[in-house]
Amino acid sequence: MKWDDLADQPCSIARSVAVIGDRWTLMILRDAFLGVRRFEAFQTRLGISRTIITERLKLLVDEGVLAKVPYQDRPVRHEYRLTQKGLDLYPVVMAIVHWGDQHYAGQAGAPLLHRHKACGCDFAPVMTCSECHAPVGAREVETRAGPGAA
Amino acid sequence: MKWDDLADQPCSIARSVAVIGDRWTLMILRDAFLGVRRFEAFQTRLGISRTIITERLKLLVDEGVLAKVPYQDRPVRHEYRLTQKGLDLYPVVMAIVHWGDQHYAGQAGAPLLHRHKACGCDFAPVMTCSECHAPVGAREVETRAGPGAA
DNA sequence: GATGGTTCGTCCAGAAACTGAACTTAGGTG
DNA sequence: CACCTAAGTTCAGTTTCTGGACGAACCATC
Repeated sequence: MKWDDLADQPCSIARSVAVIGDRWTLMILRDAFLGVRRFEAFQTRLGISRTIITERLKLLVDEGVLAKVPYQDRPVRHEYRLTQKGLDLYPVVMAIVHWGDQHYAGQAGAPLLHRHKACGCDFAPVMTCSECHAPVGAREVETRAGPGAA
Repeated sequence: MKWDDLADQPCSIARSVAVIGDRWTLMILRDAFLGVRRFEAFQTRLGISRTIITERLKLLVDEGVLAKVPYQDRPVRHEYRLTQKGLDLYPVVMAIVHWGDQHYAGQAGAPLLHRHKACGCDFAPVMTCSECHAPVGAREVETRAGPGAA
């Protein structure tokens, strides 16, 4: 299997991973959620090749995760903003952050804190069931083929 | 920045991405959550180079995400099982699945359904606040530096 | 005891991806 | 005019990934 074949698999993970499943794309998304919007800012913060920034931003724009919008004319300059589809990735990003906090935070603690504006508390993301609203763990779920299976 | 430098960043995303942020690693984890345990099974299901399977499984074992346990002697054969640290990745995997279901499922619907044993319903994962238990969206969160910041 | 099968790898040459550094474009500043 | 910014593009050299062959250790069958 090649990278490009992933998008054609009858699997939501494969199709998502085809878009976001690469080191730099995930780092770009992290920065996007932290408010970074400009090419130069992504490049400076990540310290990676401009080629890769160009390529990954283009992929994310093509997939509708980011939108490229001009913020000035003469010369025209663009910034990259998360679309709704991009914002929908927030649970993915937070789940990754939380796993890192759990298993890779030093004794100093988490590098970032997240405050839920509605209740005012620093929080951790908890995955719950959309039907009964209880927290869900890996062993409490049965997986089976759905209507979109091969 | 090089790939190996990611693990040293004061950022839980970077540290997690250093372990799981690569296409094939995420696909291996998907299969692991679906019950796949053996080298040959991973290789056959993914159809990728055996070299990569070897390398990724080794990384995941070194990181404590998978455990390599013998299931027979003469000849000794191992299988790869999710550890607790690996099971802790379930919210990450489910968040990715859900995003794929939302944005890449065809008209046929989701390729896989997930039933919550406790309530018996097929469900979607919902990210909620650990403190007030309400669902949380990207715009309802303020992020700031924590104790483990650089 | 020779042949073939299973499982879990290793090795290698060629292809693809990534890197750093220089260059381009289109304008703005002093 | 010389220098600066933002957003890329181009390119040679390096690293990583790929498919396919090969190896090791055992089992089954004839």
